[in-house]
Amino acid sequence: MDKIYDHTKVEEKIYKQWEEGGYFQPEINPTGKPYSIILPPPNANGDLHFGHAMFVVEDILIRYHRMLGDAALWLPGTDHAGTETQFVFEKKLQAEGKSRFDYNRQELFDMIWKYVGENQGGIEKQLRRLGFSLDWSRQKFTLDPDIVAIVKDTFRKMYNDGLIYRDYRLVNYCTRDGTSFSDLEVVHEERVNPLYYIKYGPLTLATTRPETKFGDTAVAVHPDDKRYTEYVGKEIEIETVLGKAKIQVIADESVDPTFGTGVVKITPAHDFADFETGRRHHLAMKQVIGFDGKMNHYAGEFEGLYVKQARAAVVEKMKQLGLLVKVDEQYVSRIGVCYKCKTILEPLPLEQWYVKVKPLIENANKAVDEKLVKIYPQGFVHTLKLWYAGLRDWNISRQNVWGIQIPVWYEIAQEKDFSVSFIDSEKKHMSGQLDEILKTHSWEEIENGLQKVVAPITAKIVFEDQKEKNKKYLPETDTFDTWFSSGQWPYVTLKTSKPGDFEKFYPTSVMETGYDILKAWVSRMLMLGLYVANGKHVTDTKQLEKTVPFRDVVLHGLVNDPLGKKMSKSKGNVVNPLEVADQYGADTVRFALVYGTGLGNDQAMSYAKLDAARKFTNKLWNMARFLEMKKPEGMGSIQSLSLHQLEGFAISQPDKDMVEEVKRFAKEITEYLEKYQFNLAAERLYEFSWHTFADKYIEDVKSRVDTNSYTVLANIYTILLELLHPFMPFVTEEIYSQMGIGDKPLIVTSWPK
RNA sequence: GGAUCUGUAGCUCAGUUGGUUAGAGCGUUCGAUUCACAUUCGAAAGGUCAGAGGUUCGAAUCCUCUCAGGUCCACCA
Repeated sequence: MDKIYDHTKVEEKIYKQWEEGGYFQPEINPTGKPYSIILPPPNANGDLHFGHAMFVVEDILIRYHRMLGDAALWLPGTDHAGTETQFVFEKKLQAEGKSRFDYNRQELFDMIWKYVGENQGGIEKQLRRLGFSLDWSRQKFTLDPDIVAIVKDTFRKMYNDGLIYRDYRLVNYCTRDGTSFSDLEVVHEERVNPLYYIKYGPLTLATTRPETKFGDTAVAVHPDDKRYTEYVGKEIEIETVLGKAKIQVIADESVDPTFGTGVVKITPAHDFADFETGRRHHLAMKQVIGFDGKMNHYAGEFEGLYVKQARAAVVEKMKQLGLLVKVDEQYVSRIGVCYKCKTILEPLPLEQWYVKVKPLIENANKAVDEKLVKIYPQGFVHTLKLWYAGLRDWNISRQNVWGIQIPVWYEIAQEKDFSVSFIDSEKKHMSGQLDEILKTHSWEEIENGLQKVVAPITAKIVFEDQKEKNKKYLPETDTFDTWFSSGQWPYVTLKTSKPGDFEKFYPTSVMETGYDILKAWVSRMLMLGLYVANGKHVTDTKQLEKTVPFRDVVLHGLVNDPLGKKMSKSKGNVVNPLEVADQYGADTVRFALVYGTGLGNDQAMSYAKLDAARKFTNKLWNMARFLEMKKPEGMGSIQSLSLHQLEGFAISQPDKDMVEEVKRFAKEITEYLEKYQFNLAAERLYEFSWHTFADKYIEDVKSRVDTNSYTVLANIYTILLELLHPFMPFVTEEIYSQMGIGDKPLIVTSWPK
């Protein structure tokens, strides 16, 4: 054996042996009981980061269960990451002087498909590099045709069950990326937003958004506010930047009489609170800002200005007209911005698809309350339930092409109600009302170059196979929120991987992921998973227990930079786990990540910990070298004995004691793993191997080696290798093979009991 | 504003049903060794477990409050 353990000579070779041996497939233990984990699918277009490296926890569980003799399946896959990937691709287009408006849907989709394809395999290579024993023969992608078909089918079932509906509501809309976002995707930032006090006839009100005044359909005060009682229910005459107008005054509980003047302008089309108020009072919606972020015809002379420009111009005009009472220039408020491009999100009214969350949440809560699904660490149960409690219906429409198209068609009853944008035969980007467009362009031209269809909320909705020959239809051009498809991940992967997988491995045993996506992802899997697996909404507890997507949820923490700051590309403090693995070895990285951090807690990436883990790897290696050296003459290969068999060889008292101690130790490690206390397992393994086995026991046996004591010594070491294998698979396997222990690779030996 | 997590040796962190002298890695100091160990071994110093109060025979661990930091959520114009 080499004097020093050199991971560069070992890891690739060993991984290949494992894979070629078929050890990553559950079929290796054909009669074992099923144990399954679905890998949280990384972005197919992305790179491995430390968050993914934490999936080592899953590998530990899978390797442990494989050694227990279970049919252990760890299924890999990747996610198309709709918004994210399209954003990256559009940036690339931009760099080439192009934009997505230069292409029709199909062209754009194909280009992104090709682009992702070129980067494909990157993630896979990286996951292999860390020694993850994933069953690559079952790898899935969220845009695999069979998966897409199921996701679309789920939509149809839910629509027919009344769990999905279309509504005209405000969305968080990024006018730069041209798409809406779910509440969860909105980033709130504090910004200085001057508060303008504006004269509205006899009243004065305060607003941060004077440019939306063209869309005001009421003015509201608190019902108990005596100052304004005389106006409530009446129409007042006001002077505006566009001349005289009339507006009604309403009373609504939501108005805070202590803020500003206690008077609020109600702009239902451009403010979430006003939208709700508007619905309560049946106010008209007047959209004055377009999806391009510019003022429309309602803004009169301000038409065509961007929101920011319009605000300045309107304020200026109000000054001239003496309508501006005062300005609080220092007013700070929190506003929603696009999480990718940081553009201020406009609340805009749009027809969108919504999931009715209430019935789904009831089941998800039941699953958690009745422990059909257990969450570790337990504290996150509370987080999840609180989130469910406040959840509003889920907007699943995204105006991206990179995704799964919502599979509905709109019947064209009145062409004037529809608007379309498309690339015409001269490669020009066109958009407008359908009836106008049809005067200059043919139907085929529109269909072929289609980019986006906006259908009225009243449009008749059909599925592909329900279309009638003599009618005209246009498809929904929106795609699903990525979480709508990944929310069905355990179901769709097992349904499409290999025949019988679903029946055998669903519900999955463990869902392990970072706590940061508990709400975005785990919550959605619970909501959708129960529905999808039943094909309908069920409430029977017994049935729910059989159809939960996973039994246990295990949540790991984040890996921050060495200074404890969150790693991010913009901060430039990202450390690539593969570079660290190149330098230290995969085993070392794995051990360092697990050691010394409790489940669910964040950790700072620590070079000190890596150094310690590397020394430990080397220590293990040297124990093996010592054993090789001290091997009594004429002894054959080391047989792998069970703890029970070993008792027969322990004759001297110290040997007997040691065998007893190892028995307890193995049990201890097993218990830690069963309770997902990986850090404690790693710490005990380290402590015992080094300070009990090496420092004390080896030192003791040194002076009295004979065939018997050597057999005990070597077998205890073997047991250590077995217990350590899930944590440090490469070095333990290499030692096992070099020492010629046993007749099969370590990865498929039995867990010490 | 709501919720949640964290605050333990110089640094990074373990310590999961409350129980004897509170642990590890790195760092520091002293000694040994180069006989498996780009070393390793032995030993040492170093903590009023953020602070205050409470429950208990007993609290780093449970409760209350305070302080500090992080994260998530939230329609105050």
